[in-house]
Amino acid sequence: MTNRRDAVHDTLRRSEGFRSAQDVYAEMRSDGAKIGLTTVYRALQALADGGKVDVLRTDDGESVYRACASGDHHHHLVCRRCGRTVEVAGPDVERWAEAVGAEHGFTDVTHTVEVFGTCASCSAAVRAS
Amino acid sequence: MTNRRDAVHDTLRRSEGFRSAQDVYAEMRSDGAKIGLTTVYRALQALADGGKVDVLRTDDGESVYRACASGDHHHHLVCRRCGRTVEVAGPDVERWAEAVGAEHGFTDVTHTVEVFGTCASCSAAVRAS
DNA sequence: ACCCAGAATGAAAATGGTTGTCAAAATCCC
DNA sequence: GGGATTTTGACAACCATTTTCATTCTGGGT
Ligand SMILES: [Zn+2]
Ligand SMILES: [Zn+2]
Ligand SMILES: [Zn+2]
Ligand SMILES: [Zn+2]
Repeated sequence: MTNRRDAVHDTLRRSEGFRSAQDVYAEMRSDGAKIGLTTVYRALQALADGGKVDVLRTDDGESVYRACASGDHHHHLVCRRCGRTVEVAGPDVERWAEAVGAEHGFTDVTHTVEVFGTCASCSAAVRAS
Repeated sequence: MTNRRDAVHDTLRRSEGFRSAQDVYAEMRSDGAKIGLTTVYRALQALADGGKVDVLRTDDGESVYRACASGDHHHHLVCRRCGRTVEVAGPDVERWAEAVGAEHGFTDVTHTVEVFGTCASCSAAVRAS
């Protein structure tokens, strides 16, 4: 049997956008997988720690995960209706963040940058409703 | 007696960095204020909804609030050790976020941008330890 | 194959920030 | 003053996440 962590990773890869631990758990169970919620949490944490998946927090405090195609540093453009996600690079933003930190004497500068919006197909769906 | 909401707002204004609801509650109580935790939560929510204070989520999922000097759209450079916060503007970042959204057909584009680091005095403190 | 130590697993209980409930208290309005 | 309305806050409920801990793997070593 394939390693649990790999199974979780695979489920994530099969998804389009960011998914919560409970989401992943529910999907795996409905696919017939025999796995516990705790293990899903642990696998996602490990994957995130190892940089294999990206994490972000929704407005209501849930952690959501995504297996991004790019292994390099990047950010996300996320549809706030359907979750569809586009990976985007922003060299200017990287430089800006560094500069802002340095300008005020800060070291070990990191940043979080996420862009949200309504994707084209969701806009269309709303208009049609 | 001053309005509860104003009391909460004042307490926040007296603070340097971002503070959690429980923080604010504890501080007000130790200052002798007669107020309930629920009310502090409600006041902070109302202030945030009205754009009077800024909110962000810590890594461990706590919502933290700050009464910023600037009423205009801005971002934060936060010391991850002492919480000291600098308000920063980033016109380039604003334009970049808009452009990225538009480029992929997204509408109603918003963004979250936060910069973290270790401030000069905390760096000094660490070095001295 | 057998044994055992250490790692992985997961069901159930605990945690903890946040929100809901609802009765009491303050405030408004006539 | 008196009734309607809003605000308050003690307490209980929520719910994602973490911790516990007993059980189940796993991978040598013999
Ligand atoms: Zn969409
Ligand atoms: Zn970046
Ligand atoms: Zn500092
Ligand atoms: Zn901005």
